[in-house]
Amino acid sequence: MPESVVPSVVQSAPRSARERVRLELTSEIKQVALAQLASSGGAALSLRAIAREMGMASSALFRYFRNRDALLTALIIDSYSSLAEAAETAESLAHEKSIEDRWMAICHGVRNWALAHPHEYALIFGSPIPGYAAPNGTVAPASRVPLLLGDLLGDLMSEESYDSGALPEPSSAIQRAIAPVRATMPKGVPSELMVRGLMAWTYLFGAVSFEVFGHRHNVIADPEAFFDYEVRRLAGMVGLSH
Amino acid sequence: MPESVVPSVVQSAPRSARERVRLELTSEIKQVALAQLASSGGAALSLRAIAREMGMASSALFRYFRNRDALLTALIIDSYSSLAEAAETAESLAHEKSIEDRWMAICHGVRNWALAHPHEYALIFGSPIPGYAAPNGTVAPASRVPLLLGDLLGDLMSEESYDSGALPEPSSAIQRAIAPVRATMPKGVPSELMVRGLMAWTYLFGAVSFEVFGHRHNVIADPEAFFDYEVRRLAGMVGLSH
DNA sequence: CAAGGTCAAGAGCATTGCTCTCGTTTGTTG
DNA sequence: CAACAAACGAGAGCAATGCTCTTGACCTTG
Repeated sequence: MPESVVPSVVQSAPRSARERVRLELTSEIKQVALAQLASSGGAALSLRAIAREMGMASSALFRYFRNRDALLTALIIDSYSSLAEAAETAESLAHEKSIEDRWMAICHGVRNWALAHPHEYALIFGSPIPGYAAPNGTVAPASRVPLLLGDLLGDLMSEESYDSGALPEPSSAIQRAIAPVRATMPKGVPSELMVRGLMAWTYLFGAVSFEVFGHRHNVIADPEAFFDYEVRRLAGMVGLSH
Repeated sequence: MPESVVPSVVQSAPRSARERVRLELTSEIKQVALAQLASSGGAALSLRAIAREMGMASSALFRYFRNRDALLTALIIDSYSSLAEAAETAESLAHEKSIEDRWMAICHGVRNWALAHPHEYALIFGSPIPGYAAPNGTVAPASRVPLLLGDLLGDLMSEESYDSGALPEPSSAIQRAIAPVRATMPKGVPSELMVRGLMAWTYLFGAVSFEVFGHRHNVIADPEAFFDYEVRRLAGMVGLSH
């Protein structure tokens, strides 16, 4: 059994002082790695530089992370969680408002987090790192933002004004195509609503990625204003508003 | 004056035999680099490995590309051009059909190219390479696909059924926000149409990136069918169909 | 034919991820 | 409390990387 990449959630309190300092060092390594990630970028993450900054031998790092990939995995999981937390607290602040307002809150929450942590965003939504396969541990934290959107759809369904019969369901081929994601979402959401959620999520990701990756430079002068506008229009297109 | 990163378009014919073999070698290097990019990924591009495969000393490569970055720039430009060519020929095959069909042709053209060249796609639309700033030479080839969409909008405008007065123009703040991109597009396109084009482009990029970067794994069972569906629905939302 | 520019090759530098070994520290057990 | 095993940090070392500099060959031009 290799040393755990992410501190096992099962263990509650560190029993020995050794485990305590181990956890502390592990998280300090990740912290330094994040700082270095922010300055030099993801692909240039250097274990030796991290060790140098921490004043320890580079070989000692391998006691905490079996691999460079293991460190990356830990950072990826942390990034997913950080993004999800940002989106969730943004939504919770608007939780009593309309569904459209909650959608807008989520969008701005995601965008603000991405702009504040561009390299972490690139780590999870940018080019896949060659030779790196995401382990299973990443899928749960990665699903939290989509699940947040799923909740929105559920609440939309339970509104009085909502009439499920009015929605023409997509073809059975499309229903089969979205079967996998449906299995991970709250039950009973009609396919048509599912498709709208997928499209909203796809657009949100596209817009944020465009901006974070610099493809709106010299294209859009006021990115925040335009983002607010486009994402609100999308809510209308996709049926998230009134 | 550094050696040109991309063979200057101005020079028409190589004067000496030396220049001929130089151009040949330059393109052979790019070809080998592309092959290696496809197998090992972008960040792992190794000049020494390229030289090894070509049977020459690694130091000799620096006569042709000043830098690893210079090689990357050349590859990026080639990738943009390759993608644009794919999109343009796909559109040209549907050029006599309806605007919606042309939109669909472009979308599938972009998607097919991206799936066939995932690493080149990642090179141009994935995480920006740290410390690498895209030189000005990349913006022209990068604009060809958006320009293709701009042509679509222009043709949509000139259709008989089109009534520009029916479109409520966005606020002046939004009009100011999209001023930069408007400067690069055919004149006379109303802001409302411009916004729709931007949103269509954003969505197309989001959907293709999601799929190429693996975020639709275990989410959508039949990516091609769903892509066709989502992108056709988007055409309806954005007013590209009839 | 000879001068000057262009080229490939080789050695070398600093850097990287990673392994192995060594002596020390720490926690547990008899 | 003593002894032992596990965990730990440091250092040397390996194969690889991007890149520079120098050294001879080669070719083109005057």
